[in-house]
Amino acid sequence: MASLPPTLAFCGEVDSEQSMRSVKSVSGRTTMKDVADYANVSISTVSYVLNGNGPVSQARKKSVEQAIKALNYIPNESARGLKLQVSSTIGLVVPGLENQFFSVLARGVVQAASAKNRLVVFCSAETSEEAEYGIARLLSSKRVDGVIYESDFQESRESLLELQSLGPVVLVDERIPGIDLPAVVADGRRGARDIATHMINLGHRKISCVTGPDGHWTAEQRLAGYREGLALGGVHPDTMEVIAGDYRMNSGYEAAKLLLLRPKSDRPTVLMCSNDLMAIGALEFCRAEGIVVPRDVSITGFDDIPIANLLTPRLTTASQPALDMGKEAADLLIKLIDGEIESSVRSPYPVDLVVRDSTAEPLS
Amino acid sequence: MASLPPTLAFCGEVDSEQSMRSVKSVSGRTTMKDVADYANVSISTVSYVLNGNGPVSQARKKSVEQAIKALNYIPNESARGLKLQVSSTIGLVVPGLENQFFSVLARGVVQAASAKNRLVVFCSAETSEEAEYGIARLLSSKRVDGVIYESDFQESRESLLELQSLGPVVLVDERIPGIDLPAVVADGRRGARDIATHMINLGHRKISCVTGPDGHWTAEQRLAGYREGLALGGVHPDTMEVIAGDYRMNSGYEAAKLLLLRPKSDRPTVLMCSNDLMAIGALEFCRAEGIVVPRDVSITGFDDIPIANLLTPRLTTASQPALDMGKEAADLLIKLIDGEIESSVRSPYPVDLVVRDSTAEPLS
DNA sequence: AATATTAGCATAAACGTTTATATCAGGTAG
DNA sequence: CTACCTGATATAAACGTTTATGCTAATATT
Repeated sequence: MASLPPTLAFCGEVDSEQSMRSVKSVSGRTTMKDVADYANVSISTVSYVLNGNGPVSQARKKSVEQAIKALNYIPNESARGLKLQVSSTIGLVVPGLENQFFSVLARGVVQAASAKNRLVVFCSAETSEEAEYGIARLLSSKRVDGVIYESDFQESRESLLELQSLGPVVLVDERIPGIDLPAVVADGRRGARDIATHMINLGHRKISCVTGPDGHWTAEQRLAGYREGLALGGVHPDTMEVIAGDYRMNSGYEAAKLLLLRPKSDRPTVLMCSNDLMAIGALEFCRAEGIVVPRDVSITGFDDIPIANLLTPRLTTASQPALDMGKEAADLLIKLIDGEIESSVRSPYPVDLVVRDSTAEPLS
Repeated sequence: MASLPPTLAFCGEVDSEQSMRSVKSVSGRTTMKDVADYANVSISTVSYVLNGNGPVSQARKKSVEQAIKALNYIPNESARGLKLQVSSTIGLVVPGLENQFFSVLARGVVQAASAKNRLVVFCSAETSEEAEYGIARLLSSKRVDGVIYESDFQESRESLLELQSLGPVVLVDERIPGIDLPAVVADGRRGARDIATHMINLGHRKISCVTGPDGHWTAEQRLAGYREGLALGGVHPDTMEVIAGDYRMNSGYEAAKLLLLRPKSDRPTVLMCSNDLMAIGALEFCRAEGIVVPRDVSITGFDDIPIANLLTPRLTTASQPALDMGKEAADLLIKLIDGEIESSVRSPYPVDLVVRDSTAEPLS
């Protein structure tokens, strides 16, 4: 009997009622029990061949594999997750997909995650508190094994540390001063410095900038970079007019309105925006007012999102490798989850100055 | 003893070792058992108050609620999912987030899903087979309760029907001829017709168009709409030159190259692209070749993605309500999952003609 | 007053995995 | 020939829920 081919043995045993019950589980989907019955082995053997651990002879292994294929068996992840206390899923929390920087980043995360058989769940966090509470729920309910977090808000270090205790969290494009949370960042300071330097080299002296949200790490980095660039070029940083923005298109528009609706002698000759979205807003204002860029004013962005190269004029900006950053964040998080590494502060990605058509020498 | 306040009774029982064991489960996270012990009730009572079914007195209910708050209890979704055979998660399968139409759609899906306490997992499907296999895995492994599917490929009706048997699938911006699968679509035919009519009214007679992928439903709808518009305007549809595109930017670029690098007399005076991305490609070609839009040629798109209104010239197009379509798709899918409705073919969303600056009367 | 009904709660059996432990051949060593 | 391994397989206990089923006491019915 034991030496019979599994299929025959199986067929020999069935009566119509039993076959109904043994072939399909209650849920209607094929289960490990079905596979075990089909292959005439125990349920544990099936598990062993699936996971490749445990001792199992070649003959059994083959017949189990056949059974899996024949019954089209796919493991139930809820059961697996319950037993193993994992979900094979990671969370991605971003302020919104509106900014192309995030969609590109998201693509990187999804790519890297699926390469390691992980799913990605999306959360858009409109407010900081919402995000924190949401992440906590996600992690506590075991729906995700860890999360990748990027926000436009300033974080309280306490809450982030608390989140950290629930499960791995990696920050993207952000860092909490004084705490070495795992983070994937780019060298925004350097990128901003290069932009400022380039402006100085073009001959600009009346320079202004629009910052990101108050207290946000990248915003501060970029501002520091602008100032550094000016200082290196022999222009005192304090002569730079600084407008507070919030990384959204409209704040760029408003900043431009504030700066450019003045008598010509008071106007800056360049407007450095801390991200591309705000630069687009500024560009829109100029278009509406008939201000010609770069003849009347130079405008720069930051991020180099895909649109930047489709505008007229094409935007001068600093390119952050969003796709790679997304991939790295996912890889890092998964390693953290798997316990392969402890924590880690990655060295910043380089940021490249991309000179296009929205900048030129000032009219003298 | 039974009348003691729960907290006291609990404190009275503990010795240091027991308290360690009873307060936290093996996994380290608070479980229903902990809550039950804390409130001095059985585990089922906790479940009853959580789900609001089952008979439980006000007093017990209150103390359970206190316990939940005090211990910061969050249900384990894997266990719940295993028992209930659900995941409270839906899948969203799109060709990629590169096209802003999809990111906006995605936002709609996420919004509607979280309003109903569902998570959204993202899959980008590069190929049709990949997508189908992926969806099957997702559904079979109980990782998602249903999926929203949009692809740039032609689907085989067999595979989609098979997927349908695994769990609810709703199609977006797509439909399988002859089968009434649940789908959320827009009236692309009408939108295209309106575009063509507008072109005719401007005086154009030498009209060409760039289609979407071969066999794709929306692509065929839009083509049919263009032809209808021409016919209504008294221009024979067969005089329209049709170039096969694939909805990606580059194919718009190539189509423009093909059509516009001819002696002036052979050139069409308008290029209707079946989506905005291809129109952007065509615009880029014109920019590279010094062809002025709309003076030398009119160009139209389809979708009205956010970028369309930031280009120079701003793109004339037909607006599809991506956000609403995403929301509706999610709502529809969730109703399907909950068994509230059987299946349903939604009436198409209206599509509005948006006239901007990329179209004008032809030079006579 | 005896019985039927019910509200309020606890018990226990599932859901589909993983894995430590038990079992049981067959072979090897003493 | 017994004792002891060892490799291959099965058994059973968990993981944290939900919910059908019992059970008990109090109330209602005859």
